[in-house]
Amino acid sequence: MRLTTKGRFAVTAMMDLAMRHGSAPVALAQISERQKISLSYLEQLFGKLRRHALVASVRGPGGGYRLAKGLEDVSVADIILAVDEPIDATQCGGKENCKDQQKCLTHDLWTNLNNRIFDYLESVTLRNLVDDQKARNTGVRQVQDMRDGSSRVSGATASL
Amino acid sequence: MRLTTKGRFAVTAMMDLAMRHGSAPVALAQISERQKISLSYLEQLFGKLRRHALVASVRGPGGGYRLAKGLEDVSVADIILAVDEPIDATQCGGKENCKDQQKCLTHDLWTNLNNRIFDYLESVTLRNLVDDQKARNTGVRQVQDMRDGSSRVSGATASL
DNA sequence: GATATAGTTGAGCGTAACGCTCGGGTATTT
DNA sequence: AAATACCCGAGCGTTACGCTCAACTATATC
Repeated sequence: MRLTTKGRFAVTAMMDLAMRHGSAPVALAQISERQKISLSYLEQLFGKLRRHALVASVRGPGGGYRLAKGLEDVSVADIILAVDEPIDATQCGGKENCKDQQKCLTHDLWTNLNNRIFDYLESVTLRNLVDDQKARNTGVRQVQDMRDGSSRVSGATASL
Repeated sequence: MRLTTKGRFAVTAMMDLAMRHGSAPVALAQISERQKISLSYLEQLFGKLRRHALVASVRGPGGGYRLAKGLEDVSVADIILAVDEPIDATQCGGKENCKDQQKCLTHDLWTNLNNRIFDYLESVTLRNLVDDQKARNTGVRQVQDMRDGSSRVSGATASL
């Protein structure tokens, strides 16, 4: 799993879309202006999102994009995997030259950690993000994490 | 938080070190050979790890590196932050031009998600990884996640 | 002290990906 | 027909990665 601003842009744009779910299709130009993302760049990202069936397009005047699934059915992992080409992480692609324990150490270590991170990102859906955002906008402080109770919200992780 | 092979290499090398904790210092040349990482590249990585007080060096013949802290006191997040320069993720660095709700949407969204990912990576220590690895080597299947019970270990996430 | 070991540092380099622009398309609506 | 807005591919500057090379310094052993 690769974590970069590319995926962030995609998630941000999907959030923009998610908060207008049910309304008329949203034009990329609007998202571009609201989220300050280059229109041409958005077109590239949404091309990938569309090919991964995360969004559906409506052509012509009044057209735009809308979510192809429900808020609960789109996870952050889905979005990131759609726009970010995955990297193999284990230098021995498949099972090739993975004999001694040391190489398998690297192998298992990363597939395991990858799965953990992936599981986490998959557990966060657009619904979660939208709910969090709405709660924040109304000033109400809600439970942020559905899984555990850890909540170091600010402080040392400022410039993360 | 940035997730790239650079951080992976660093964690892999730290794992190699962790599994020899308590023994004599480990030379980078050994790690290079075992983990198939370029020696010069390792030198760069360990320079950063040393400056972040994650490892200590012993010079001269018989020298090498050893962990500067206990296995429980080094998290994956520590390692990645040491070698990977953090990126700010929010295009409006601090609190500048963050007036309307839309921009703060982007802002809050990512600081929040970043914190979540960071919390997770910080919760995984070298101790966890070493224990997992030992359990795997002895063929015993142990509980992998200390927090929740999710355990999709293999399958669709192969080429993550 | 000479020599070998092994950490320490800095400069640089090819490649690839990012983030983005440009210029054209094509479908749909009015 | 004209306007809207999705679609698509080529390309481009910059940056970071992953790595090499070349030196230097500190320690240990003989």
